[in-house]
Order: sequence, then C-alpha cells, then structure tokens
Amino acid sequence: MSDPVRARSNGRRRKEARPSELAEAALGLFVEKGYAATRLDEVAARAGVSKGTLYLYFDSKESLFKAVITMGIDPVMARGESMFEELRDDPVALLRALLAGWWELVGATELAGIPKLMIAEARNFPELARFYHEEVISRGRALVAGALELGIERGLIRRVDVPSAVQVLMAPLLMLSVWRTSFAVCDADACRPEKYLPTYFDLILNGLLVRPGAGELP
Amino acid sequence: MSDPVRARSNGRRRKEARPSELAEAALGLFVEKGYAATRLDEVAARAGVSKGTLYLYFDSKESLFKAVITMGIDPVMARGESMFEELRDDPVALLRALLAGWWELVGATELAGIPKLMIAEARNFPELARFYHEEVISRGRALVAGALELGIERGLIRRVDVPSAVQVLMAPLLMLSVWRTSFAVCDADACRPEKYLPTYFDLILNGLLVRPGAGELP
DNA sequence: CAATAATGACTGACCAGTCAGTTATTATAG
DNA sequence: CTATAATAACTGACTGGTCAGTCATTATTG
Repeated sequence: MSDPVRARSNGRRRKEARPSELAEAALGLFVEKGYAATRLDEVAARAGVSKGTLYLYFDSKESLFKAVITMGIDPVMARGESMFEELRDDPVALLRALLAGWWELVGATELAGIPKLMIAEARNFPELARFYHEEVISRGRALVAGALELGIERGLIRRVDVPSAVQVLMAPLLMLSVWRTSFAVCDADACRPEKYLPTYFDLILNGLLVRPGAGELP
Repeated sequence: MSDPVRARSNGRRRKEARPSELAEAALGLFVEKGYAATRLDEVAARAGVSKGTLYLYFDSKESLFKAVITMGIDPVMARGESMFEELRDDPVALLRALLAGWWELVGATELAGIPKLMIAEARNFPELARFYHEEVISRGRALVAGALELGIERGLIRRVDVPSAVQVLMAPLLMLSVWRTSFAVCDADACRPEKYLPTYFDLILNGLLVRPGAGELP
C-alpha cells in the first residue's frame, strides 16, 4: 500500500485521522449525555461525517465506546511511571508530582470526562470495567501506593493504611474532574482548580507528613 | 369518602404504598443501568406491577426520575441540622458527626446511589440539577462549612479556605458511595468502609486539627 | 477507469406512553 | 345474607416515534 501516513489535513480523504476524530466527538457526547442517550448520527455530525462513515471505522456503538475509553491511557501511564523513577529519592515530591501530574494530564484535559463515563457505565460493560480496573485504576494506584511506601520507609510519611489512603488521596481529584463534567453549570464556583488544588494539597500533606506532636482524635 | 388510609398490606390493592415501591425499584435500576437504559417495564416488574400501573402514579419517566431524586432528602437534612445544634460547642466532634452521619444515613443506605445518578444525569436535567444543587448540595455544604468555621473561630481547626476545604472533605465520602455503585464488582476491596473510613478520618483530621509544629510543604 | 472513501435512505427492533378491558372491593338493593 | 351495581386498582396489547446498523449509490483520487 502506498504511503498510508500522509494525512492531507484539508483534503476530504482523511482515513488516518477519522478514528480519533470520531472517538473525540464520541467522548464529548458520551460525557455530556451518557452512553445510551447519545445518537450515533450526532457523533458523526460532530466529527463532520455521516453515520455510514462511522461504521467504516467502528463495528458498533459498543466498540466505539471501548475505543473512547482506551484512548489516551498509555501516554498518561508512561508519564506516571517515568516520574516514579525520576523522583524516587524524594517521596513527598514524588507524591505531589504524581497527583499534580494526574491533574495536568487528565483532570485538566478532555480525558477528564473518562472517569465520569466509566463510573456511569461500569455495570453496563463489566468486561470493559475489568479491563479499565486492571490497566488504569490498579496501575495508577500502584504508583501512588509506591510513593507512600517509600515515604513511610524513610520516615517522611505517617504509617497509614496504604491501600485505603491511596483511595482517600485520589478521591478529591477524581471528584473535581467528575464535578466539572456534571454540575459545572449550576456550580461553577466548585470547579475552580486554582482554589481547590492548593487546599487539597495542604489538607492532604499536613495529614500525611510526619510531624512531632500529631494528636489523636478527641 | 370512607377512610382512604387503610392500606390492607397483603391484599392486591395498595394505593398508598405503590409510589414509594415504584420509586425504590426505579432508583435501583437507574443506578444500575442509567436513566436512559432503564425500561419502565422493568421498573414496574421489579415493583411487582405492570407498566400501566406505573402510569397511574407517575406522569412520565421523567417525573418518576424526579420523584426518585427528591425522595428521602428531607429526613437527611433535618438530621444534619439537628446535629448541628446539638454539637455546636464541640466543632471537631460536630464535623466528625456530620461526616459520619452522612455515611450512615446516605452512604450506607439505598440513597447512596443518588449521587452517582445525579452526577450522571445533571446535564440531561438542568432544572433538576439546579434544584438538587440548591436543596441538597448547598445545604449540606453549609453544615460542614459551619462546623469548620466554628472550629477555626475557637482555634481548633487550621485557617483553611473553607469552601474548597468542604469539597475536599466531602469528596472521599462521595467517591466511596459512587464507587460502591459502579466498580464494586471488580473492585470489592476498595469498597470496605470499615477500612476506608478510619483512614479517611485520620488523614482528614490530622490535616485539619491545629497542632504545634505544623510544617509547610518542602 | 479502477479503487477507495463517504453518503444517507432504509429497516427492523425496541420502548414510552395509551387505553379498552379485567379483576377485586365496597356499597346498595332485594 | 345473597345478588347486583358502582367504583377503584390494575393489566397488557397496541401505537407511533426513535435509532443502531445496513447497503446500494455517489464522490474523489491516482
């Protein structure tokens, strides 16, 4: 086949670009309206093609959905894993970098809709949920857990229960990205990361960092 | 009319009980499959009646949805507001009581599905989202914010940005209840409140309680 | 003029909402 | 205490619209 990587950007034939254009359009609509309520005609229209074209690149609505979820996972994971190696001698900075990096690479991008979408549809697509759990959630948690464990080893972080602490730590970030894709319209104030993130890091770190007179509950 | 409040419990005619039975069945299915993917035939079947009966009590699928969301709000709010009055002289205990109370009254009950449902459908039902935001979210936040402010006034809680701290504090609880209604099957470990909640309170409080040598980030 | 890309009218299944009819309960009459 | 009428609760077959998925046709390109 003659050079398939040409992608003339303004010509009509854009075989190479179509799948990701369609997946991006689908992500937006799935996040906005939900999987079941999204019309494939609308997805195609948003991507500037007809429904027939969509079926040239995806077998079914379900396979489009799977592509939407799968897309963009690898670069994020790779970035996290490289951070881990770079910062393993400063576990607290590593932890901050992982959480802030998640926000930059996911929370602040188009990908932020994926958590909401996956949460909404996990029970309708159990196999996909299992895939996502193994390839994204578990791997992400392992990174944060690793940072906590390094910090605990070196006496920088208090001896917390690591698995549940990881969840507690991720929850505010996930929730913020979920919120921005749902209640943003009637609750714009709640969706200001520049206000939320510093408070988040402050609360989280001052609970995690080992300090002399850490008190118990009254 | 002769006594309409009789409600023979096992006879076939149960006019009084039907709406809540239907709403409960609908909540379960909406949370499980999503609003759009839920069939009214299925809701009716789960409530042990036919679809025709459902339409005796609700005008439309949408009004059923609204009833599902509205149901059970008032008792929860009332409980929160009474807690506030009872415990206003011990703000830290008040904060714990509000958060733990939310878990007991919402997180650990059928109502736990409502956050997920509202998040998934907020953009499809903007008026309902606004209602929910005003009547539930804002009022709930006001309670937690009040507890924080009392604690700050009395020097028991650090001077954090209250609005964003409230969100950060609620996020792990909301996330846990959302998780239990979505990824529970493939991630049962993550859904153990007996493990998660103590870690949550530990992390949260040790970040909030004023302590002598509270350090800044490195 | 191939070969490949794209189209949009079409179809068959599905489902929200309706309504004429059925069954149970209560009231009234004989 | 039947028999009959009146009412209230409920049913499920039906309809009209919607939408995922198909395919014969048209457009574009080399």
